[in-house]
Amino acid sequence: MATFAQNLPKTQPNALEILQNQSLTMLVQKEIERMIVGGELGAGAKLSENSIAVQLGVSRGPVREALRGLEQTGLVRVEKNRGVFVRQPSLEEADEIYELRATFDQMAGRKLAASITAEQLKELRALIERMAKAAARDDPDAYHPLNLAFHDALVEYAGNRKMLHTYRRLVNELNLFRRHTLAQRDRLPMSTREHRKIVDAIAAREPETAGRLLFEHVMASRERMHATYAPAASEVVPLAKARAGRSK
Amino acid sequence: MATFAQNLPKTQPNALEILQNQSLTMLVQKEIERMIVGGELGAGAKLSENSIAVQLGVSRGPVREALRGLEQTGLVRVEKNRGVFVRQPSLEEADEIYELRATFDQMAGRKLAASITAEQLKELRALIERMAKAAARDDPDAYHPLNLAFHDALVEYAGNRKMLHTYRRLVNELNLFRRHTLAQRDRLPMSTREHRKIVDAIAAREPETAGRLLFEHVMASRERMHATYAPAASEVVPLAKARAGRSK
DNA sequence: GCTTTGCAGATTGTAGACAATCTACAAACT
DNA sequence: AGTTTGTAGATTGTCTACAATCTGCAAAGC
Repeated sequence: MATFAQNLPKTQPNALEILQNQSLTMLVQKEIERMIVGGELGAGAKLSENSIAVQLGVSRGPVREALRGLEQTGLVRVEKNRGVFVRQPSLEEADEIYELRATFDQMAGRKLAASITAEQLKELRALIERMAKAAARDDPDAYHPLNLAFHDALVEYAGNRKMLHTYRRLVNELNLFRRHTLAQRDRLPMSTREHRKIVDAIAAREPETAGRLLFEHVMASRERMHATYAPAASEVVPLAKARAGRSK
Repeated sequence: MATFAQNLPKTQPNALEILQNQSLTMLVQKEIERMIVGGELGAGAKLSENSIAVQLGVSRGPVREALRGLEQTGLVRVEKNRGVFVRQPSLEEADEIYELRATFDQMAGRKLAASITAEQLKELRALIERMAKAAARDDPDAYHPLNLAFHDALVEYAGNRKMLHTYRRLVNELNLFRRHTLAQRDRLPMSTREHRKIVDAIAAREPETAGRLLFEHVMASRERMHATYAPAASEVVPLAKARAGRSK
């Protein structure tokens, strides 16, 4: 009786689940999130409830609920009676997130050195090779996502789902910051060698080394961020025409 | 002109700000959160939109928005067309959270050893003394909040607001678990000595020692949780009458 | 007797309407 | 001219109404 579905053709493998689990609110939230992390909505952009509702063909209710959810994830900021805006993390905030990320990566490295499988090692090394090729082509648009995928895989393989969830949320916020300070214009980190050393330490089952290398690796990209951010600082000021009595 | 408010009587010091910043949604969300962490709503309890709306004297709209916010914070779980429930973290999840907490505390200890002020040291030591007194009285109801406050202060003093925010969210979830496995019945950790050693290491400016002690301290309470959880495991089963086709 | 089916009540999901607030621009005043 | 005040339009906050779905129980079928 519990097996009837297994005989059905797989034309729409999950249409049922979609209808059962996906409410309009969740779909709207995912769609808005996609627009933000995908860059369609720049940092500081205003999210009009009506526009979004019309654009997605729903009423304002689900849109408002979705925006409240996104507020908690840190992607948007809600100002009462004024609207919802894509957040612009400050440099200080980005610093804090980098520090947290470094700690997470360190923890992931430690755990992985004790638990990684041959299969996972292979995956990581494959990612590194693809990054090396992208670097050889001097192709940041290919390199950057691979770099994100590499670190994401590290945390995923570490096997702590709560950490993975928290980590991804932080990375999302960090991408928000990168996009707002300078649109994709950063030189290739060329950290292929560092990546190789990290994976080697993991493969050698050296938790402390792997953790330390990862921590330093992330903190180094924080420094790179500082280097590229300083010159662009002037560009940020005009956007900051905040009203007087609105400090929270 | 910007100073007119300073001459008014302070009868309602912030009534203006309340009206400007607090929407019904936020108030409702805080109220529901208070009810959950305060224990008025046990783990697994269903949150009826209508009941809450009537109880707080608002309509269902703000209540739904608040619940969507709480979903993102991990305090409740939303099942489409079925309702919203207070989450019951599994033992595995509690384990994961403890591990994350330990990492956070370690990081906080490291940072504090480099940055703590005399004032902050005094605060921490005062908390320890109050805990010692509560332990002497064998008074868990006094001890537990103080213990939470001690660790919270450590993370707060570390000076990374993002970490503090993330940390508090995790602790909230953890309290949810404690409440559901066994209501407050756990022996006093009696970790006054550990706390003293931790603060001593921080005062001595020894980052690695402080970090290590804190990590071990938190992982030790994880073990304590395991010890008290196992016997209560049978008690959990009856609540887990999950429906068949609802696995996600 | 046990399972299945159908219905009534209750609850959630969504839409639309109204009230409160903000923004921008124009008119009036010093 | 510069500042202030008033007003119209647009946007957000909240409420109410209706549709879709679920839950529980009773009746029908085997």
